[in-house]
This record gives sequence, structure tokens and C-alpha cells, in this order.
Amino acid sequence: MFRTRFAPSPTGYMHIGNLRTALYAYLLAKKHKGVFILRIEDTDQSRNVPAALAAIYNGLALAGITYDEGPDKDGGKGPYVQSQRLPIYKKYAEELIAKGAAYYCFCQKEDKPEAEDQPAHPDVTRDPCRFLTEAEARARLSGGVIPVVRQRIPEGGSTSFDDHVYGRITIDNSQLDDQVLLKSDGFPTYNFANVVDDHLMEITHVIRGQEYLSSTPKYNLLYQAFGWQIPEYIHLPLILREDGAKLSKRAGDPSFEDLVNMGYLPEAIVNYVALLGWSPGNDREFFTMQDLIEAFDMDRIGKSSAAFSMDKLTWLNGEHIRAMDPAAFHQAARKYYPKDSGLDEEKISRLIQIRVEKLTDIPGMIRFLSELPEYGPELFENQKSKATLASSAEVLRAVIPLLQKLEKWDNESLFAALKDFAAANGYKTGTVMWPIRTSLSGLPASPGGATELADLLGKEETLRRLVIGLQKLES
RNA sequence: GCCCCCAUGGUCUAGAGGUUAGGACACAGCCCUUUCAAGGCUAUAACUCGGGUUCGAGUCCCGAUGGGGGCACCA
Repeated sequence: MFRTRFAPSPTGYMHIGNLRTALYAYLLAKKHKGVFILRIEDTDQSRNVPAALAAIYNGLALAGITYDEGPDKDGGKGPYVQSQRLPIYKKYAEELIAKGAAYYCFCQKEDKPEAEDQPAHPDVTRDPCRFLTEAEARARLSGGVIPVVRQRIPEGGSTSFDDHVYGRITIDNSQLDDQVLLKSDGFPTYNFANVVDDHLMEITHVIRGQEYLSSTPKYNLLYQAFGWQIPEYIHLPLILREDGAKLSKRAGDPSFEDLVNMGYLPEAIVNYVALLGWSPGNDREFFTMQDLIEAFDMDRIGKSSAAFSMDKLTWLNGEHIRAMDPAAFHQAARKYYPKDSGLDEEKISRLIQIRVEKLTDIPGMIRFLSELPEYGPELFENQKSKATLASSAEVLRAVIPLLQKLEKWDNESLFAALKDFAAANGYKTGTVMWPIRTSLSGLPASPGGATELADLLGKEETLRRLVIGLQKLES
């Protein structure tokens, strides 16, 4: 039975790297008919953001990632929030101390130079408290100093593990420091909590970012000290910005929620993110969540970091939009329509679906429908359509009365009538259509051609705009 | 500073010793066409470098260079 987990800390939003980690963990579990678990890593009290839990729930729901066990979905292995598991960590920390694999450290924070203040970190040095005898430790304990618990890294040797992505990794124990397991506030560090929880929650496959690659040996030493089985590891390469810099909220890079607000479909974002670091092994790029579950294979995750390309996301978003059921697209699109246009919104949706790349493009794309833009007569010139100022004026003069008389006002009738007119008068179809389309949109390009716009705008508005166009040509 | 990891067009990637190095995005051109888009076609563009191993290396080994990550009472 595969059991994977997504273990975010509550920061208030879901960044792209997190989304991919969650997605892969979900895909791996679902691919193997296993269980996907949500666990909240809120062990840093100073960093908790109040509404962050909701953000995690919303983000996952939006992405279509559903968990089988989590804070609000008990699976018998909870609680699934680390701040509610403090007694558990305490118990296991004491067990480790009893086994000699950890020790109390009485050094105060101020005793040690701030790591961040140093230009370069020195080699690992052993903590003095490591060498305290049991009696000395007990004496200090009763002296009222609140200690932390540190892991006791073995003196020599090295520790290895196998990662599904990176292969065998070996690190000398001399490179590993006696990291803090239990903080003086009684909370565990990530380094301790992840081991205890992954074991207790029976996680079989640990999926996380590659920033944990070099500390994984420390976790394995912990598993070994407890006599626990070490899980399978899948470390993921980083996602970078297109310029090679790190993706960061601070630098203005959008989070998952930001992208959705920017008009990207969650399913397109999920599809795109799945492909950053993973490849199905063929040329396929369009995937629904169900497709991804079927195709996903952890052994096809790449090792090198990938750059997030907005251009490609935009293209893929367009693919997803075009693939939508017209009714579903209309539902999504109508939120971007003006309230009182009086136009047939479903018709608009049919016209724009194929042309929309992002939902947020819609307002700008259809603004001309409710408000004819200012434009100059030069717009009536178009080489490709063989339209000139003179031909356009001629066409409009002839076509206005023609359309006035037209009984049936729909795309097909309009197109037939105008095409006939062009043929009868020796015009290229485009030469007739161009000035009409231009008058109706006031734009060099529009979603829909002359007759589609005429159909949409209705007879009255169409004629009004054609007259305006003709006036521009005559003045 | 020490340790770990990575390296195919601008970007995402396929490639598991013998390929005209394949696809996608972006870009340019052409076709289609009632403008644009979509679609179709075409073009430009890549194995970081140096040594090995091998009949043969993008693929294996070593080194260099470049990039990234880690070395917190953060995760």
C-alpha cells in the first residue's frame, strides 16, 4: 500500500513548487491506488499565518487534489497538525536520549554566533553538551535551564541512501551536525517531526524538494536509532524563474492562487506544473488530472532544475480553454462579461472560446461590443483584403441599403447576401467584408468576422456603426 | 569555506553506445481564411569544455567550467 503525504507549513498561499510537490505525491498515491495524506507542519510558532490553513484547503481543492487523510479527515493516524502532537515528539525525544542517540543541550542561543551573520559557515563542530555525563546533564536539568534536545551524530563513517530521482547519495557523518530535534519551546524542529510523523503515519514514499537531499542522511540515522523502516525517497529538482533565478513570492513571482486570478485555469496550471521535471516519455503534453494519474511514473522525474515559462503556460491554458465543453467555457467566461450588454452572451462565448488564452483577456477582447472605439479612416485600408479608402467607401455606400432591406438577420443570411453582393459587383469577398468588419469593431482585428459581428450586434447597431464608418470615410 | 546535486536549441523536454539528435513553447515565413485566432506546412536554433574507455560516445569513467542546493531552537 502506497501512502504519501503533502506536508506544507501554513504560509498563507501555495507557491508553484509546493503545488508540484503536492501534485506528485497525490499522483503517486493515486497511481498505485494508495492513500494521500495532508499534514500541517506548523512547528514554527513565529511563522504561522492565521488564515493559512484555509489557504491550503482552498488551494488543494482548486487544484483538484483531494486527500484521504488530513486535519479534517481522520484516518486514525492523527492528529494531522504537528502543533497538536507535542507530547508525541517529547516521548520519542526521550526515547532517543535513553538510547544515546540524542542528548540535552544547555547552550543558550546567544552562546553561538548567528549563522546568518557569517559570510561562510565553518566546518561542523561538535556541541560541548554532547560530552556531558548523565549526572552532569541531570544536574543542569534540575538547575532550571531549559534545554534543547540534539541529535547525536555518530563519530566517523558515512551515511547513504537511495533516492528514486538522484540515485545513491552518500554523505560523511563528519558533515552532519548535531541538529536540534526539540526546541526549548517544546516544539520539534522539522528535522525531527518529519521522521516521527512519517513513521507513525506509515508514509511509504517521501516526496519533497531537493533542498532536503543533504539532510536526509540525518533523518536516516534517526530512523535507524529508533529501529524504524526507512521510507522510499523522491527528491524533486527545483523550479526556477525563466531568467534562472529562484522562484519567489518576494520577487513577485505568482503563486498558484495568483495564476488563477490572472486568468489561468487550475487544470492548465496543474498540467503545466506536472511537466516541469517530469515527462511521460512521449510527445504528449495535454493532460487532465485523470490522464496524469494514469501516466505518472516516479522513475521518469528528471534531475535538473526547470524554469517556469509563462509563455508555455499561456499556450497550454489556451489548449485547455479550447478543449472545454462550450457550456463549461461559457460558465467560466461570463464572469468576465459586462453586466448589461444586452447581447447574446452564449454567442459571444462561442465566438471567443477559440481565441482566449487567459480568461482575463476577455474584457479587453469584447469591450468594442458595448463601446465602439475611436478609430481613424486609415483602418479601412488593408492590403490583404484589397481594401482601400475608396473601395471601402463604395462598399459601405452600397451595403448599407442592402442590409437595411435584409429580412433574416443571422450569420448565414448575412454572409450569403454579402458574398453575392461581392460576386455580383466584381469584388473579392474580403474587400467587401473588410470595411464592414472594421466599422463594426473599430479595431484592426476582432473576434469574429464581419457577418458574425453583425449577427451579434443586431441590425440596428450594425447599421448605426456602418453609417459612422462611412462618415469617417467621407469626411 | 566544507559537503551534496545538476548540465541536449532562448525555454520545457525525448534520447538508457551506432539516430539525418525527435517533439513542444516562443520567434519568422507560407497556406487556409470574412479580420484575428485556431489549424496545416516550412525555416532558424542544442548535446558546456578537456581527457579517457570503445571499432564507435549526447549516452560510460575522470577532470575542469558553469549553475543550484545544504551546512538555523526555518521548513
